[in-house]
Amino acid sequence: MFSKSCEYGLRAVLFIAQSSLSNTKVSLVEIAQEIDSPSAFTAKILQQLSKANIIASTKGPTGGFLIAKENLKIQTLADVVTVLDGDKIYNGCGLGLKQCDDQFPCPVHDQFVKVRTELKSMLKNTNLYDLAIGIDNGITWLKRA
Amino acid sequence: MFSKSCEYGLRAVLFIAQSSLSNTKVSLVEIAQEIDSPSAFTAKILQQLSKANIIASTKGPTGGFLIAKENLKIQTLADVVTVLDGDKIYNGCGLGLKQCDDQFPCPVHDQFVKVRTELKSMLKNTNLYDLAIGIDNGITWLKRA
DNA sequence: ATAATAAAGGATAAATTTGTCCTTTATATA
DNA sequence: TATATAAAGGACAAATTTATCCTTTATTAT
Repeated sequence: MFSKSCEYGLRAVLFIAQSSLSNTKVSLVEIAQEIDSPSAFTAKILQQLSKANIIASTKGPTGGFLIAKENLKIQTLADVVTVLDGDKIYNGCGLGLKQCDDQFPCPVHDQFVKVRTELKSMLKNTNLYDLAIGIDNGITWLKRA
Repeated sequence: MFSKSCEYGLRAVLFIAQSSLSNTKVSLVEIAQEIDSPSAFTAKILQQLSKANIIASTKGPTGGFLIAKENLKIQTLADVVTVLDGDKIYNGCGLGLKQCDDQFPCPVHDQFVKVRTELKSMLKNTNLYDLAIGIDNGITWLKRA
């Protein structure tokens, strides 16, 4: 469904989000450990997310990654996915046709539009705050207990 | 969403399905041309589909690919996808966690289960016959007009 | 039987994605 | 101001996916 980069990115963002609930920055090393991802590769992903202002980063001692509280409820899964995987998953044709729209639909166009619309709205309606709360409450998990 | 192999495979199967409506075999060359795919690569994919009995192939002059009429209404998109991309898209965790189930759900587990269940049922309920008819009637397209 | 045709299969190459290593830049604190 | 810390960034390597080429096998028709 998503690329590996995107999966790592989503996990990292959620971990940062959880930590941000208590205004605590987390370092790359902590993140990679906590979400079980290769750290150097994760660093690249965090750079992208930082440039896209999904997360904030600060260098030096006491530095790390954080998501501003006021953004936690605003940012959604869709924002993260768009940065890391683009919009192909929303708009691309399920069969990979370059030209596929309502006027010249591919054989599975209608079916895919329906499913993808639902995926899109799910991602757009799921904000980081709610997910972070779920982790914090021990209802959901980023890593096996 | 799907791998390139799977996209080509789906397109190829639909083209073969359309041709099979009139019991006409099609060759690799025709297929690759009609669905705009690299032919040698498409050949590999057709081999997989043939081994999985999604399509039938015959060698030699007058040979080619065909889907038995009685199978057109039985075979679904899900059958093709499963052969080429496996079941990760149905069962894999959206965040790529190895362990993610109802007992230890990832933060987006519920949301993903819902979307993927819909995707799964869509793929399972969409048979090759209906799609082939759509192409044949000029309602849908595998290639721009 | 022979030649021609078309899929099957093996080996290999290109492209992309995933992953690592090392240096540079920014910043806090002693 | 010097040192230590942590992210940013560049160069490169491994792995996977996508793609090509060439030979072999099966089958039809001459």
